[in-house]
Amino acid sequence: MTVTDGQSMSDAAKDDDPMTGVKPDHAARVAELIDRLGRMTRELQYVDGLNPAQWEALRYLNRANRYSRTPGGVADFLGATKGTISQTVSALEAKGLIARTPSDRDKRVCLIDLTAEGERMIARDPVRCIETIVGGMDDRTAALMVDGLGRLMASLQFELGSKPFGVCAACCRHLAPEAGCKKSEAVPKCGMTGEPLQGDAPQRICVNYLGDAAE
Amino acid sequence: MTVTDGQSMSDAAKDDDPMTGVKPDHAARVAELIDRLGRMTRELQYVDGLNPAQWEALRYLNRANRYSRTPGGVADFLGATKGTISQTVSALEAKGLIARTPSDRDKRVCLIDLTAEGERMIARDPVRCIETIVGGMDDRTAALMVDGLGRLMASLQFELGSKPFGVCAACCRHLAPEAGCKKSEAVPKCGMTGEPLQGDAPQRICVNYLGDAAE
DNA sequence: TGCATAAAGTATCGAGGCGAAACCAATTTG
DNA sequence: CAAATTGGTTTCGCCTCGATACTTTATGCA
Repeated sequence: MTVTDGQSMSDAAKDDDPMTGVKPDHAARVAELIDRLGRMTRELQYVDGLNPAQWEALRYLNRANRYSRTPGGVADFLGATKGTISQTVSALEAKGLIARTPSDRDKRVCLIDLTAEGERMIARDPVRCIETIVGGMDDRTAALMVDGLGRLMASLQFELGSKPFGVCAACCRHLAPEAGCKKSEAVPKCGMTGEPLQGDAPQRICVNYLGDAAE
Repeated sequence: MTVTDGQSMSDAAKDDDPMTGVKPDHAARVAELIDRLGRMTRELQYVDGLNPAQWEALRYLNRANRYSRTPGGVADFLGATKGTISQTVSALEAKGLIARTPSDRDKRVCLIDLTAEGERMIARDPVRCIETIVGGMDDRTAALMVDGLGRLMASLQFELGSKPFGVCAACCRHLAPEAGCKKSEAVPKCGMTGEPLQGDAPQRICVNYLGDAAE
């Protein structure tokens, strides 16, 4: 990386700007950075014939648990309409990255799985470069960023009135059933049908990966 | 805020997930969070009849210095094409938020200023809600976030091959002329014409606000 | 000086994303 | 069993944005 950060506050201890001698407004800068990073991340994802929405859907489908891998789940998670997601999903299917199979439990829903091709695509996820960059930072900074960004997102989700974590909040309850489940026990999502999650489900469960807030 | 964050790591000291007992991958989570926050921030900005691009342009125009407030400056900063920006700027002008005045120095360029209406609009900037949320965090976390996100952005900009800071890198040099200026002294941008920045220019100068990396 | 080239902006076109609304099928509820 | 709900899809149209072509002004080179 050749971009040497002339006057960055790498040690994060300084709290006044060497340029102006003025104490910077962290909050404003975070807002600015989030905004710009979002734009760049977006741009980053016009790769391999996919668009950002498709990448995001693919990522979600890759790590959501079995009962969350439906068009509706994607829609909830991405905060988009079902119609829009239907197109996104169709696009991914047309590219051979996912496969739709109708559920036998509820004939309205269709379960989605990544194909081998899809797995291969995920391995080339462009946002992975963010991972590597962050991976190069010290662990403490990374941890604090996770914490701060996570809280920021929870607040924003509330602000926007979107479901805290889409279908994943339900997933969370499954893992901790003693927390109580408001819906009837026949809720088809998230393994709350009583059917125990088998295989890697507990690991790949969406709630842990996608956030840690439970409504 | 009603979203109580069940098992968030608010103290940022825990480094293993209470759910799985597994040490989480901070880097992956940051990537995920950036991605999702970007999407939410985007959505947040469909307000007051503006779209995200228009808000971003308006924000830039609000804080860029005099010589950076041109369509080209916006294009560089936002990483969009001139054609696209021309439309964005036209839209903002049609809404009465900005005013274009041809430069007398170079008849090709047009200087842009926010109108009173534009200032009023900026005061209602929807991303300000991010500011307030972050403002509620402890200063140390906020500072570390600024640091981490700033470095992340610098790296990403390099990755994407975009100008480190658009026209603002030049601004930076103006503020620290001893750092050397590669271009001829007649560069019309950023006050490097030799004409001293007057008034609030040093404060509102873009480089400090928009980043701290100098190529 | 004069011509070629570059640069700033604008206008036009077209592709594509996305929400809205209508719709279908299956399920749940009274 | 009818009515209302829910998961998904389709169609339509708006709007964003990049590509391209074009105009005007600057600059560079002989």
